[in-house]
Amino acid sequence: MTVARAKSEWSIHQIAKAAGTTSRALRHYDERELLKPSRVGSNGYRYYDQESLVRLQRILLLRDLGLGLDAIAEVLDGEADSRTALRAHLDWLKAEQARLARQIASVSRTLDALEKGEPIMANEAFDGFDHTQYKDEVIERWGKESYERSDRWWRSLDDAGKREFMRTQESIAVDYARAYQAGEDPAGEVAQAITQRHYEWITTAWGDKRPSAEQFAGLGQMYVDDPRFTQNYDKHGDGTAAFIRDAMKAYAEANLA
Amino acid sequence: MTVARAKSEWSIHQIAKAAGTTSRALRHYDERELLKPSRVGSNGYRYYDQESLVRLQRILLLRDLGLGLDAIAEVLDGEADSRTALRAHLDWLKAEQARLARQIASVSRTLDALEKGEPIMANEAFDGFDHTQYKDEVIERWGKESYERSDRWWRSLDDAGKREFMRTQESIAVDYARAYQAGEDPAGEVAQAITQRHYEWITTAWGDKRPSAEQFAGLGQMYVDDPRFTQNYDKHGDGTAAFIRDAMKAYAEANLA
DNA sequence: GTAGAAGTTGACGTAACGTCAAGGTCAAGC
DNA sequence: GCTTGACCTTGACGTTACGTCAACTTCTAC
Repeated sequence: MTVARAKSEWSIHQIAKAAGTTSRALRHYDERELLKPSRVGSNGYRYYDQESLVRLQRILLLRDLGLGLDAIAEVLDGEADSRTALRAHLDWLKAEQARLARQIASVSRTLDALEKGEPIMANEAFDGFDHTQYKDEVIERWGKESYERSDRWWRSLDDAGKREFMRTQESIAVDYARAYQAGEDPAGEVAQAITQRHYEWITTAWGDKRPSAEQFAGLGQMYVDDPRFTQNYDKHGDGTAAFIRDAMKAYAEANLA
Repeated sequence: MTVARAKSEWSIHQIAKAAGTTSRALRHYDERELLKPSRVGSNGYRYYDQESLVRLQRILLLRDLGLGLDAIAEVLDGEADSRTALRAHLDWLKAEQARLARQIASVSRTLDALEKGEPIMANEAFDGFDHTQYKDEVIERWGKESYERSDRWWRSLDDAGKREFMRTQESIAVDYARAYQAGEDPAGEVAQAITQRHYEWITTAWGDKRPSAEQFAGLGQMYVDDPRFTQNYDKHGDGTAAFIRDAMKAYAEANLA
């Protein structure tokens, strides 16, 4: 015969308050089979005991760490190792934090630009281009490995990443077109600064492989030779593609030779 | 008569691909009144023009920054200033990042403890205590201002924060009980290290106001005098409350006098 | 006996689409 | 003219963890 020192059974509101949650959450856990009442009265009332309270507190601890109810159920039911689960969760948290950091940086940049009066949202439309349409040509010119490296990089991006890449491309094209229309020398400082960004952008698209002088200059020539590229750049003004080719050639000779 | 240089109209799939999204998203934006097709065929087909594409690209830009569709609609329809909206969003992003940082820290601590073999999830239950039940007493002993400061702090916490506070309290109580049962001197190094945590914890609960020597020692005496407190600490073993009182008194004399 | 507190089971709402399902429409080849 | 496949449409459910009614029953205290 044991003596009950403390309360041995609580109603749903009582246990909820004791643990710092709500009765709705308790019913939800019941429905999800995460935490069943220790006893259900003939009137349908749920009652919880000490053991329930301990389990509830564990649930809430893991919830406060950010784990989902499925993961919590696996851990508490011994189907998953808690260390493994927490490590996986930690990776997820870090990835989320990195994503937030990128968004914070983007928003900050956008705000800075707005303060300076720069119009941040383009008035012109641009279209995404499907890199797979160049597959055979890329393989022929730079080899299968090059295509696959670039393809892997592209597919590793999420949707937002792909769109950001598209916007960067558009931004570079617009800058080139402006420089061209301002009568800048393609080998001059203004144009070459754009080409610097352009080169970094291509490097990223190549999966962090830096194009050689011939490759970069050859790519520039393609902008003029291949009508699909030419159209894409000349839509900002006829002659832009040729201007870009010249700038890229100059950049290759000056920096990549 | 104008000459259409580029395509002047796209089908839903075409514009989706050009902008880097999906037809489902386009239909969603249509339903949400965020982006209506420029034309709808008699067969119900949606068609989009240049203007639509520009608007779509703006939508996706803001989406990639993390804004919700409601906020985007307000910005694009001129109902809200974009700088104001972005600044508000930036604040939100930073708050989210801080929350993630706290979770990452907690998970890391938990993992470290697990690696060391410490059981991280208590076997015993503890109950949250409702600070408002002490309202009159607190006001009588330490003044109305003290109560309100502490109350403001408590209500500023989110649910997870409140639970974390409860867990800290429990952890301190358990540590005290262990020290007491190990025969430690309440004024000794082991107990005083716990009291140090205890003091910081109380300070936090008081809204970052550091208790004076009398206040801290007086609080310790209350642990013994008030049965609600006594019970709360002696449930870990009779005599724990008195041990804590002695430790707090020693701490007050050594560090707060 | 009756009010008020507390309990119950639905069921909808949340954010932004993904993912079928069932069924028209259109262009191209035979 | 017919078939096939690609593309289009409108529902409608699923996702995450509950919050928030609504309608109704039960317990408790006066």
